[in-house]
Amino acid sequence: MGKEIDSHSLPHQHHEDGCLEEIQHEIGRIEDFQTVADTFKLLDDNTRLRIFFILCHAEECVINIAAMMDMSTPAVSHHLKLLKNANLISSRREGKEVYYKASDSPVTRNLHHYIENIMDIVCPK
Amino acid sequence: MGKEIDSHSLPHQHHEDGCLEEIQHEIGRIEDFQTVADTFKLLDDNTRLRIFFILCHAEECVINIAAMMDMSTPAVSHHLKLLKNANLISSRREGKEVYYKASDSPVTRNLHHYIENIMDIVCPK
DNA sequence: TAAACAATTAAACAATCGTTTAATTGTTCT
DNA sequence: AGAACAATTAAACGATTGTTTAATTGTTTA
Repeated sequence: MGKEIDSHSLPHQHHEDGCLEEIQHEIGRIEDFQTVADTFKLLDDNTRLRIFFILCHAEECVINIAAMMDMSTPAVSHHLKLLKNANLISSRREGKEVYYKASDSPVTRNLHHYIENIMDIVCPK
Repeated sequence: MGKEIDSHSLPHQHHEDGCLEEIQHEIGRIEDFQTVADTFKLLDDNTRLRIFFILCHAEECVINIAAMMDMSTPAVSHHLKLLKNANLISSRREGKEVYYKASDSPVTRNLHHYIENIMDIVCPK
């Protein structure tokens, strides 16, 4: 009855492993990591990343996004759907056009911040 | 001589598009966005994301990482190679073992920060 | 209601990716 | 040198993904 959770019985015990126990506990939160991984997966594509970047700064209709990206509207629409399903962007219909923009959430704010940080962009507006 | 760069001649002109010109200019930095996308791609996988997380907090050998992840060493080794090629982690041989840890760079610091922000983790140590 | 425009959906294809298994390289100890 | 351990590499398989083409849905105007 000595060790209730022998969570750190690793093949090798070297050095002072510090807070290995806590780390191993966090590593068990697989669903939470999956949430983060899913977000990264959405922006691991050059096309979607740039679309997201555009929509962080402007609200645009599909045709204009397609023109900026030099892509077909079906391709753009496909990517918009993925981004929207993950709540990274939102949409609004006005007449014939559907306007998209980045949604306002901690995730999008953090992502936007990271992208501009790494790319050394001074966010206009 | 009026418009030197008619970079914002889009199919539709609606609303006040604000800083569309600047956005379109940034969108042209495709290689820079690719760099960001490549980093996201490295962490879009649950396995690699958790390995990276471990190595943000501890320096560990392959066998221990494999044990924590409940994976085979070849699979882990494969992911470590990808992370190392992108300079997200570094390695050091000591005897039979090779120890890996997260490298110290703005990219890794920002990523680590983002992950813990989103996961609402109280970073151990 | 018919035509024109905007956007989405669906099927199909090539390309990429993560894991497994097996073989190989590198290091230490006897 | 040989045995044992740690790590990497390579080939192969199944699964996922991004784009294209074509057809369809939704909206407005003539």
